Amino acid sequence: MTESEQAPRGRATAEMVAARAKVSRVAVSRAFNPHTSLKPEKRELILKVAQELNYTPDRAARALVSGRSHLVGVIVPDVCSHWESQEIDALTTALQAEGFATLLFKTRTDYSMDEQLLAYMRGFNPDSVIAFVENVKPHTLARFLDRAVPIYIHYPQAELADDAGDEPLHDRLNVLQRDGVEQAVALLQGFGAKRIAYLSGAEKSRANGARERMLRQVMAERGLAPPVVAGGDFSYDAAYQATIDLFRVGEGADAIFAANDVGAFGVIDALRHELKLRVPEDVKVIGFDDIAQSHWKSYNLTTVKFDLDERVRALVRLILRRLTTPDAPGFQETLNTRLVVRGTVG
Amino acid sequence: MTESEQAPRGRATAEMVAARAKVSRVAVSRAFNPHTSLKPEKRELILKVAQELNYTPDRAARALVSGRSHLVGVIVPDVCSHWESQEIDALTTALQAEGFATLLFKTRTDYSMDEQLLAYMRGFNPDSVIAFVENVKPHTLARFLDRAVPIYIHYPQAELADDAGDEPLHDRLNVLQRDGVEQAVALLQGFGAKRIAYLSGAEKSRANGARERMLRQVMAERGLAPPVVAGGDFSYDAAYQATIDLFRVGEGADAIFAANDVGAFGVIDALRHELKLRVPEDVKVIGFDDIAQSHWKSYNLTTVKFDLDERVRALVRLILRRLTTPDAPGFQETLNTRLVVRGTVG
DNA sequence: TCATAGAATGAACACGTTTTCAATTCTCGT
DNA sequence: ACGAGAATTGAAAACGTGTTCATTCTATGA
Repeated sequence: MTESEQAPRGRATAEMVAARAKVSRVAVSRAFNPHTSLKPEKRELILKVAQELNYTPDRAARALVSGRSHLVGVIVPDVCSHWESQEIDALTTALQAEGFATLLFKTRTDYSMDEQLLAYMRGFNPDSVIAFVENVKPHTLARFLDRAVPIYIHYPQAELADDAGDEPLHDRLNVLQRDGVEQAVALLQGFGAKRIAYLSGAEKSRANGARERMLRQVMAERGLAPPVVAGGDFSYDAAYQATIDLFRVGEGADAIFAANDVGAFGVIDALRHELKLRVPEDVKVIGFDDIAQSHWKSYNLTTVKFDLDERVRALVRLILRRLTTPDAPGFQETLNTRLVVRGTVG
Repeated sequence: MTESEQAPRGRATAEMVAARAKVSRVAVSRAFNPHTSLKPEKRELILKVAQELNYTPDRAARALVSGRSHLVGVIVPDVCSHWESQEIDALTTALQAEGFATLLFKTRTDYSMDEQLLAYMRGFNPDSVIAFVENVKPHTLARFLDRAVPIYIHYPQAELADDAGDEPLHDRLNVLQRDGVEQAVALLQGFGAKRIAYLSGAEKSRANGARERMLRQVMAERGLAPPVVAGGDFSYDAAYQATIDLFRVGEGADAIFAANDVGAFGVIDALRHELKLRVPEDVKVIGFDDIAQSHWKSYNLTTVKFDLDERVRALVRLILRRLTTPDAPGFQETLNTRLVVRGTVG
């Protein structure tokens, strides 16, 4: 009966394609799923008809029965923060290539836990969740997201070469910061820096905590006095003000290690434009991330680099492996850092 | 039978909540939908039990029957481009408050049409689509997205005060650039600029075309010679190189109007660090967007501003109105621009 | 007390797909 | 030509929800 009323309104459905191609509705479903048995010429015909009718399987219906939404939730406190936006960009590209889509959610900028958001997000049924919400224990996340598998971004305390933390309970990405920080401190020490300050990121961020901890450790090993800490929150403006305070109220420094590149930009601008100090002659500056802006001539920042592509590839690997083998024990990937030398130390 | 096997694995379902609260499954559905008739104390009980079981209605199932996915597709060529990332950030926040989620897709950076992506996106059933893909006619978009309603970002040719383009066929956001450009050219002219160059954005971008067109028009009206055009693509690096070419190969300029702020940063850095020219003394620079970075001290850019919050509010209004009244004729919102004066003209 | 309207309730259906399972057809070696 | 195993096929069940509709309950007024 639906033969004549060739509905031009609304989506085409598998039933319509089946009717037009004179096959069963099930055959249409199979045509769109590889690894199912269907005579090749039949599949070809169906796909042709589908294209004519502008048909694509409805992912909501598909998700309902298969339990796979092909959505990956990404929680970010601040999309326009440079590192985050670059990671979202690369991640979206990679996920798209694998047939997934990025579902974006914003949480509080202070990096605190946001239960309400997790419950909200759960309703959308993501297959996996990458939590930039940093101070959340993975099992808390798992409790809130029952079906979706969270990926935990882990900063090992002791960064031994083979620090697997053996048998992690959850999938995680280990970020090792020692190499980059060691190279950075060595460079500063080589240029005679004595009083090194740390310009922190958001207090509750685990990344920030790990960076400060590693800096202290490396400086102690090299016989340097502990760093003075100036309180930032990963933003340009906070870094700008904190730097001014460090020199006007505090005792200053001859080198500043910032928790992220954007913060380093604030430090540099405060030094040059407000305090009339020269970078790197009077004060040396090192950042963290190596975002795209760091090579811009006005900053030309020496910084500790994550390889973004490598990081994204690792995340995608974790997601795919978990979906392929849902009951496997925790997977983990490890990411290293290294120093990129530019013009703010010298 | 499912009473005893209190499945701790997988999502809680409405059936489980109903069983535990000794009510029917329909009552659970009603408890989560306002405007349905249900005894208050019963609703309260159900919501309490639901919270205990960590239950949220499955949006895939809900979408299947109601035809509303509560997903808004956003197509971007480049997430980490500053303007885009700030818009995505604000939009996600606003949509989240209205019960929607942002579905992110990346397309080609040259702003060309991407049919494959549209078909891919359609599978996810977005309720609405905001197309940053700029050279796509709205009816083409509509054909590919049957159910989702696209929002067209429109740059009216003649920017009369009431240029509604009366009765648009599709929902659209009109962006008026005349006011900002007029103020910018007036400022440049006031400082005696004679040879104004335009550093373009991506060739296929409609925003870029509209900006160049408006600049030509305003300059002609004020008796200025047409601008020299330097070819960029909205990126820092392209702007940097194009500026060098403009002075080394071409005839230079005493003022440069960039198609976007990031491009203006490239212009400024090329002028200062490569060409050893002073900004604003030797060459004046104006940008477009007023992104957060524009007030950073190293650039301190004079620029034509969109009000981002206003823009996002307008977009959300368009989305909500269309979903409330699906068969209404095309809605439209209008957005104006104005100049923000900082330190790169003077 | 009774009639009546309105609120509250639950059974059944619908949404568009994948998956299961049994039935049918095909392929190939003897 | 025949049988066995593999490939192909379609009917029916399932996924978790919102909606319709007929029924039951409650409160109000005469």
